[in-house]
This record gives sequence, C-alpha cells and structure tokens, in this order.
Amino acid sequence: MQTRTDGRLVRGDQTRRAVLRRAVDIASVDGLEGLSIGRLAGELEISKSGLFAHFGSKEELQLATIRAARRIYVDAVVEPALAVEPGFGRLWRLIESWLDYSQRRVFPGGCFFAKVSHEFGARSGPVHDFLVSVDREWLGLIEQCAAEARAAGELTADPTQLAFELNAFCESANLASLLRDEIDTVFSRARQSVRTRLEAAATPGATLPWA
Amino acid sequence: MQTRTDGRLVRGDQTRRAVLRRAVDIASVDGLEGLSIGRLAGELEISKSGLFAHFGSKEELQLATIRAARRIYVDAVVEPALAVEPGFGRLWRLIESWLDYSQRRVFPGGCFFAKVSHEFGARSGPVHDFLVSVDREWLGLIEQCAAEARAAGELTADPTQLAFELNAFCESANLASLLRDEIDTVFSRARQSVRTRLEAAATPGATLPWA
DNA sequence: AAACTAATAATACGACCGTTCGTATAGTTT
DNA sequence: AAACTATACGAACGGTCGTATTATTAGTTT
Repeated sequence: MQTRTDGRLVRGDQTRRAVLRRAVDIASVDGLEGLSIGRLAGELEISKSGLFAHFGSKEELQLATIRAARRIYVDAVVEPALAVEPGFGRLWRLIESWLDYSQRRVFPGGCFFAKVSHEFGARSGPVHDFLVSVDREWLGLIEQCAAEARAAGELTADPTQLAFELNAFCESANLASLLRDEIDTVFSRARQSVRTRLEAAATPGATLPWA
Repeated sequence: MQTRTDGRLVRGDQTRRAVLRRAVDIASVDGLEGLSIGRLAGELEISKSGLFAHFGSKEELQLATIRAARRIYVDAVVEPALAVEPGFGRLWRLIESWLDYSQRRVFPGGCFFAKVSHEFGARSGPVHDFLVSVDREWLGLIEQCAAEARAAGELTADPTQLAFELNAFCESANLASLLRDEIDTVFSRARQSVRTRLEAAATPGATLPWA
C-alpha cells in the first residue's frame, strides 16, 4: 500500500483525479456516451485496462464524472454566492455566477449539466436519477435564496416561479451561446432579462446590487 | 423505375418515410448518435444495407432525420400559429402551441431540437450548422410575431428580448418535464410565466387572448 | 532482502459500429 | 421478350466499444 494522505491511496488517487478532470471536459462536449474508455485512455496516454480498473464499469465512470463535475460546479457557482450574505444580493450573485460559469467556459462544452441532462433526460437508470437529484439541488438552491430575500423583505415574488424563470434564462443563454457566434451578445441579453425580472420582483425602494 | 407520384419513387419513398418516422422518435430519446443504423434496421425489420443505401452515410441519415423532424415541428407548432391573424393573438398561440407540442410528446423524448441541439451544440460540421439554422428560424419567427404585435400597437416590448425570454420558458419547461414526475405542474408553471410576461409587455388596455 | 499489495499494463473476447460489395428481385421501359 | 433500373438483401470488412483475465511493475512493510 502507498503512503496514505487522508485515507486515500496516493498514486491511484492522482490517476483517478487526472482521469476525471479530462472526463468532465470530454463529456461536456461529446456527452457521457461519447466519453469512451478507449478514447479517454488514449488522450491521457495510459492503458485502457488500467483506467478501467479504477471504475469497474462504464456506468460507474459516468457517475464518477458527474460527481466530479458537480464539485467543479459548486466551486464555480455556489460557493461565490454563499460568500454573500443571504438576501437579494446572494440571489443575484448566484445567477450572475452561473452566467459567468457558462460564459467563461468552465467546461469547454458550456454547462456540463445542461448537456448531460438533455442526454439522459428521457432515459431511465442510475445516471438519469443522479442528474435529477442534482437538478433538484440546483433549483432548490435558487428557490431558497429567493425565499431568504423575501423573508428579508427585499423581494415580493413567488420563489418557485422566480426560480423557474431565472433558471430558464440561464439555460437558454447557455444553449444560445453554443449555437451563435456572438457569445457576449447572448449573455448580455440574458443579464438584461435577469435584471428586469429581479427589478419587477424587488420590493419598491430596495437597493439593487448592480446599481 | 416505379410509377411516379409527384416526382417521387413510390416504393423507395415509402420505406424512406417509414425509416425517418422511426428515426426521429429514436433520436428524440437517444440522440442522433444513439440512432444507429443497425438498430434502426432491426426495429423496422429491414436489412441494414438496404436502409443504408437510402442515405449513403450516417451523416446524411442524421441530416434527413433533422429535416423530417423539422416538418413535424412546423406542422405541430408553426402552422397552428400562422392560422391566427398576426398580432398578439398569433404570438401567444405560437408559444402555446410549443408548450403543447412538448407536453403531449409529439416526440417521445420531448422536444427533438432541444435534445439534438444540446448533443451537437459544442461540435462542428454540417449537422451542427443545420441545427443552428433551424434555431435561427425558430427564434426569428417568435421575434417576427412579436414585432407584428408591436406594429399593431398591442405590445410594447423589445421583440428580441421578449423572444429570448419566451423561448427560455419553453426550453426550460421541456427539460424540467423530462426530469420531474409532475409534468403538468411544470407546464402550468411555464404557462404562468408566459402569461405574466406577456401581460407586462402588452399595451395597457389591450385584450388578452386567454382572458 | 523478501513478502506483500496496490496500481498499471498486456492481451483477448464477443458485440456492435458504419460501410462496401456482389447479388437477387421486382417493376418499368423499349 | 429483352434491357434496364430501383430497391432490397446477406455477408463481410476493419474498427471501436465495454469488459474480463492474466501478468507486470512499483511501493510499502516486515
């Protein structure tokens, strides 16, 4: 056994990390099915069998890839928002972080979850179920932030409805940015929609974060 | 050569139609890559080589599948709206038709174009380009309907911005309906968002189609 | 240094992929 | 009836897929 660091084997864990880092990038462009073990091993210049041994099955690799993507997503989108105190400001920061996450291509294929959720949306099985739970987490978080802002008296709007709409703007901007050349135009249009929607939802007289 | 009917060969054309009808359904669930020639031939109980001969390449099959899906889409969504006279009513009908098209699963995997646009959004090539052009058509149509309503004095809003937002509600409802159990809830929430947005955009005093 | 174990590699397998080829059939044209 | 063409078929190709088995390397422990 290797020297342990926090309960994980060093050598194997490093390989695993390297594999997953590459895997999320590939999957964000070509999907979790397009993510083939042979291709992944080829790009990393390791053996297919050695890579396979880390996961035991393709499905396990896919699930591990989603977990890895989720971690990156949390770092890029959720954490920056949680650093802001609850209320209108946090809600706005959350959406702003998301748009930034998509726009600056944290994953080369745009939002990882938009991609693979569409890939597995109409199927069944563990991968689908996992993606459903991540989606629930995400929408729940927006909703919770909206509810906090409402509790603070900064917002008058149904949190569920508002969360649906803000998330819709994000998703739609992400796809449009993949299909159009003028990426910046797409995102500034989305930001405009977000601002307008939040202004309409804000309690009259409340100070708006972008003002 | 077979007896001709309107310039098309009868026997071969029937097969082609049957293939494409099945192809769009498969692709809406498993994508245009998941759409394999062997599987398609198997389900239709015809030979793989015979099917292949109709298209000459996988990519041609994919393009033909998109064309077929576009026809179905136009019939289900665009035509019903064009039957309404230009203005606020047509714009509303267009969006309503779309939500209905997704909700009643004209394609078993939800919106065909949402699915395959995400599949090919981050790639390049003829399939990507075709999907881009279809997306442009669609958003252009919403925008045009909004512009007509504005010209008729029924609406005060930037058509581009409004089109982006309405389309976002549609796309987002489609995905959410694939990931959640409560499909009807999802769509009634989307309809609520559409109505509210259109009310805000309407010229004061205008009669609203759903009232 | 020997024993042990975790990590990686080599090799092979059957299944399916898109594609090609040669051939048979069926319907049309002359 | 003969020539021709569209359509479909079965078999096979090289390649890649996910997976299993077996061997080899590297690192730790004793």
